[in-house]
Amino acid sequence: MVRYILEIVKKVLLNELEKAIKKNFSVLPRNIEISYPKDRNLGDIATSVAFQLAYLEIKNKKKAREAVNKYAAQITSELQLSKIPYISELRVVNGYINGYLQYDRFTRDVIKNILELGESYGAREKKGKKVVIEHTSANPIHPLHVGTARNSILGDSIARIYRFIGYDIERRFYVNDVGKQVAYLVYAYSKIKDKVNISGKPDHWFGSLYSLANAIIEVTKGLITIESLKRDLIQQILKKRVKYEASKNELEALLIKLYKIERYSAIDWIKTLNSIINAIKEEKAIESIDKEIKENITKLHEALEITVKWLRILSDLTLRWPTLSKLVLRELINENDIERKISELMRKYESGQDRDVNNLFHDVCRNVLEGIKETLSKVDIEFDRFDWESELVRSGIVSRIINELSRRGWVIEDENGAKILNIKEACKLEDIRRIFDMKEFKPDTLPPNLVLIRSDGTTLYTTRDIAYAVLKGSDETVEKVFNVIGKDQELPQKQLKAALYLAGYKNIAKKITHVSYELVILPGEKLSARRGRYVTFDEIIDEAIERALEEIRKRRRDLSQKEQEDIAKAVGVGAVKYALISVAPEKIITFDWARVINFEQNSGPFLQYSYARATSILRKINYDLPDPDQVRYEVLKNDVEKDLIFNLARFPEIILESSRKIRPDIIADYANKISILFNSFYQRYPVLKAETEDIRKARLLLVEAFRVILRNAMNLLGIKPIEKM
RNA sequence: GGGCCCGUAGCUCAGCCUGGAUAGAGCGACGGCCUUCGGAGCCGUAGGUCGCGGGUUCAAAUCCCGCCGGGCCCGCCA
Repeated sequence: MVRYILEIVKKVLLNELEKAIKKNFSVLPRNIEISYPKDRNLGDIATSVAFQLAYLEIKNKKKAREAVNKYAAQITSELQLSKIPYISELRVVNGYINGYLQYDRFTRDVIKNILELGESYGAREKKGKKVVIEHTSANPIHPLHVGTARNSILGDSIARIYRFIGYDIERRFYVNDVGKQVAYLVYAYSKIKDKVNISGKPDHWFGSLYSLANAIIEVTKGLITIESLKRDLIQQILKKRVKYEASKNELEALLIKLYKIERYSAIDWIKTLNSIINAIKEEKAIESIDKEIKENITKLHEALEITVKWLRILSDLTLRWPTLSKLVLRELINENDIERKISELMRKYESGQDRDVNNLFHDVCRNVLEGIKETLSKVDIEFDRFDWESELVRSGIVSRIINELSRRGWVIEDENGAKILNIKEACKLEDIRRIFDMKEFKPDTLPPNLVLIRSDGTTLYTTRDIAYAVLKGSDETVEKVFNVIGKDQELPQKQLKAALYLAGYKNIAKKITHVSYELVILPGEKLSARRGRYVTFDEIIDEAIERALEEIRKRRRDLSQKEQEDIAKAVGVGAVKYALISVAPEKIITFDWARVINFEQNSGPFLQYSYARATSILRKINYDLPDPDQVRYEVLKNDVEKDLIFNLARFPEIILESSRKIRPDIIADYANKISILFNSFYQRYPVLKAETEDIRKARLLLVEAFRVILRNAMNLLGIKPIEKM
């Protein structure tokens, strides 16, 4: 077991405190707190145990308060300083017991420890256990955007952290090639593929096609609904012979107009539909109108509004991609029965029987996936495997689990033949309630049931994900499975866990953690690939690199073009990664360019800059460092130096905290903090031209120790340490 | 209607899990620092009823309850 110095200090101090208290007092406070005072003058390490003890021992509060100092002193006098390593003095202040580090020895051992262990400083021993991290898993129908980017960066960093603390890791990308959304795209592509070439980056091209297809299909669906509602309404109006002749006629006239809509012009659609909406609004205001008619008018009104919304989106998209949209509109707009055809397509692909359909789906998804991989490689994010959903379905695991659930009586069938997991009933079990954070069975607040199989026999995303969970977690060496998925999918993730329990995979369910993060939103509206409303990850990376390049050109004319570009790449990517990872996952990020291309303090480039500065000192001496055994560490006695050393010593516990909480932002925050300290040190104290040779040697080693720690921290964040910038 | 999350300085956020000393950063504002190793930097000033109200406690930004404001989810989409 690797032990780090600060951890030893804390552990021994805790033991000694307990011993001292047991010896003198009848009670032992639980959870004795060891903290680090904010003010260095108050000491390096502290405990408030005397407060706890006094109030436990003395009933009278006032007397207890008065006794705190006495208790603290009593405990302190009982502690044997010689037994606590690195602590040179204990003082009682305001009831606290404050310990002062013996900085010469502490510094020596910390620095030697860091230099010796190097890149494994802060790491833990191999556990021989595996952690599976599923992240990104973006639908293979559009490019990665700023939202999925947060997922990728977070997931990748978590993988790095868990590898660092001794786990074998397996990073998995779930390729969602089954499902309605993919079918939409494939359907659209099948209609136009002979008439067009894929141009540009394939994920971008297909992403555009997907948004267009989706909008057209939504509009078509809306129009069909409107048609039928309209027919009903006209009949009703005629049958009831409403007395408001004028308005009736006006309404009819408007409704009839629908038949005459110029089908290729979105603008006309919007105009006409808007005028109908307005007319209907007026109709609604007429009180004496028949109730049934009123209801139908309301329905029509809603359908119209939704359709108009999609039309607006479609018209926006048309402006963005005029050529492609012309083609797609022509091919798709006259199709009827689209829903049925898409359903058919899905069914065929799930079964895997139809070769042409298989090829079509594969063709589309592989293309998009290539684009996604290219984006990810720009930011150094890799996967160990890509799991195709279609293969999962065809492997039979999905149906096996459903059979298992049925056999155990958890599946009910509705009137249309859909198969539904009876979660409400299952909530009578305590295990299931625990998943949904329910203390007791309350019939009115039960979580919703989960449809496992559609009435047409196809599966749903969550159903397939249940099977995937079994695949990820069944290996005995797998200790944890992290699903890095947005907060908006909290419910399906819980349902999935419940399904695993109910199907008899309790042990797998226990391994699964939903690593939840909040979404990235654009100022104004939520990102949506379906609506074509997104900023692509590629755009962001390219822009950030561009900006970094401008900065470098201003500052480093001495470097070659190639060097400048390499640095710009690292800096731009570092800026983007830091921006998306430095915020706690449960916080919504509002996308804004200033955040992403921040090169000042509290940014990726600031870490890189600090690293480069430290490196440039050592470069000047050809990295020829003094022998750590021949250095007098006690000369590092300035506050900033001590602060830096102390914080470097904290690195291992920071890593543990970050991994326990699954929060890389803690490491980002830490890296920023030690960089601030280093820059402060750098500004104030010369290293190469230090006052004496002893100081010079000691500072050189401090700089190197800082580099090791910062490099380790940056590697965990996936931000490249660079030696020049 | 039910469930989850967020609310801390003008803005963006740490700190809350595990209660403890004058609540911390960055950006922005204002004022300084280039004859010393890289100014993407450093030093300083101003700026806070920790959303509101109760409760628990010697002690509450932190724990509990209620409310207010914002977001998300409750689909035979993913």
